Amino acid sequence: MCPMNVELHVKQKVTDCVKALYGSEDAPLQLQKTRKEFEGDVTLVLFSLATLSGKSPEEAGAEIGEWLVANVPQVAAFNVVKGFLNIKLSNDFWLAQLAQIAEDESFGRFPPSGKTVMVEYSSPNTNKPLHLGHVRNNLLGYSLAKILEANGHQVIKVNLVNDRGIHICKSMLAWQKFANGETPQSSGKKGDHLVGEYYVRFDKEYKRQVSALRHTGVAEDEAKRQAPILLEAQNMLLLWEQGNDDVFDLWEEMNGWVYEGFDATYKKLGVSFDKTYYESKTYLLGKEIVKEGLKKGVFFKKEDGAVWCDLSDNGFDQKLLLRSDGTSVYMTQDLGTARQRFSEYNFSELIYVVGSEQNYHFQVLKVILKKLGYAWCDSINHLSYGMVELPDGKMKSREGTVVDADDLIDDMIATARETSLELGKLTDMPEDEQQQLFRMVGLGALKYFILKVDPKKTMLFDPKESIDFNGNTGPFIQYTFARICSVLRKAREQELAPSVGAADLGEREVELVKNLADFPQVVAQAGTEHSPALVANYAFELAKEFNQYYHDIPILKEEDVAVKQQRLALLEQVGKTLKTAMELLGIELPERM
RNA sequence: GGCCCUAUAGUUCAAGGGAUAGAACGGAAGUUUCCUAAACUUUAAAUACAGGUUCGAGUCCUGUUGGGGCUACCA
Repeated sequence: MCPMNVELHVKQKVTDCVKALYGSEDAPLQLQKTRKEFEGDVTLVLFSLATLSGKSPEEAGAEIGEWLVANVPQVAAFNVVKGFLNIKLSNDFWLAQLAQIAEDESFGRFPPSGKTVMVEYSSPNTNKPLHLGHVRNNLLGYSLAKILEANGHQVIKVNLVNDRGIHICKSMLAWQKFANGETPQSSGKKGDHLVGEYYVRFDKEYKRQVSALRHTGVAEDEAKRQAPILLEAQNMLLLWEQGNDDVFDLWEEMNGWVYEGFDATYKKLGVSFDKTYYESKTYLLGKEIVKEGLKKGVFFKKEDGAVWCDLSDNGFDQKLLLRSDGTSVYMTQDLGTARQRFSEYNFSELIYVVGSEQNYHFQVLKVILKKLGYAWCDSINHLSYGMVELPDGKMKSREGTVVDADDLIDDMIATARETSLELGKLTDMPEDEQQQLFRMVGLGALKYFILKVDPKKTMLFDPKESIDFNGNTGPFIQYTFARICSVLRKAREQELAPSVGAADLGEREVELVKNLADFPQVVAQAGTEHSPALVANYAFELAKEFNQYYHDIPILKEEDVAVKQQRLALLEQVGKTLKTAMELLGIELPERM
């Protein structure tokens, strides 16, 4: 029997039982983990079975329980409370589970599924540095890829760089006007930060001009459209699409600065990609698709020359695909990028990790692709995650009210250093190892903080309250792991090897094995639901359970050698499982801290 | 205005239609001659409001109210 699904195993037995007792082949069975306050491991909910058997839930429960004890060797006992049959499995059963987990080198990872999935994440704009919102995106995307791999899928991680468009022109224009030739070299600033400053600078100037126009009596809407600097930016985009050399050179230079900055941030975060797409290289294909769509009559041209798609049959409005000046928009290039990917790779699912504010965009993207007749549009999925809010609302790059990714990472590492040094356990650790540890712990705290939240939900980040290192946190799990390593190190020094099977499992040990046995299901569920949070919460539960065990039960001081070795084996398996779980979140675990 | 998402302790998060709604932080009170106290133990504290479906609702449906997002020739 496979160690991975206790509930399924019991369910099979109950099915046999219901068949034997009531002659029903496919009664709907509801099984769940037994709540802590009751005696038992797996619980059968009896209400529907009561209807089926024509007996009261209590009677049916007793009957089934007796049958199971008599016919299934792994069932040790049962009790019925109200409408619930609590089934207790034998210690031998749990011991066998532990043995199988220990044997399984890749516990929690599934064999190859034959399925290939592409995950797009990060998708930055090259006009500003990464902020906390991007951090959530990057961590989710990277973790999702890891989780899908653990589910046996082949995963292609891709990035799509929004390297062209009006917003890029804005920072370019502001740089031309206000920078006096400032470069990362001349100023010592990180490239993406430098460019971001000019994006903010553009907005400042734009607002100034709009307000000046309004003072001359121009209406607000009109002023927003007519501000000279905006017109200049629009013209610059046009020149870019026409291949103007000066604009192109500036664009390449400034984007180069940004890429260098991004690479540094990605490296610090520990995320990576198998392939990077650039919108500057796919938008022409998008324009091509728009042309084809026009020919097919899927799209139409308005009097001013702009191209639209009418989606009123699908419950949406009209969608712009090409501006009246012929330049392309976000949707245009996304059409091109999607088609290119499906023509380049053979995958069965494409997951876009993109914020929920773009739900509409992705619905429309799929509908348009469908209208164009691309059958693969159905394999597009949007992992829509909630925004990260600050106490006073949304972050806005334009207004500079953002939590910068680099600053945040540096702060976390600094806090980790401070905390560690205060505790003073590292006096004999070499300096470079200490640096690694501070980085691990700081990033562990940040990553866990973000990934433990259900991706769909908006989350709040208060910069004034630094991210915790105690309680339900990454460092808590890291600390648990370090303790396990410490005990195992000492065991090795005493030449004690972990070993399963020579002793009975105590009650506390069974609890831990139960937790361990849940892990594969958690990985599977995290894969289908695209939710790293499930893995994070699982790891916390396991670590918490372990810490309680560790506090109460002596391990190295146990006198019975067989028991001691078995406890060591259990420790080892908890450590192994924590390590795998954290790997799926992109969090490293230190062997001491 | 229309469409979508959301509402759980003081705060940040959990809870596959099932039992007495779990944690963490913060608050209060404890534990270190003992394998790492970044730990452990005890304690107070919550399902926005009103209906409905169900044997059973934080969970599903309707309405109300609050919060957020989208509805751009921004991405």
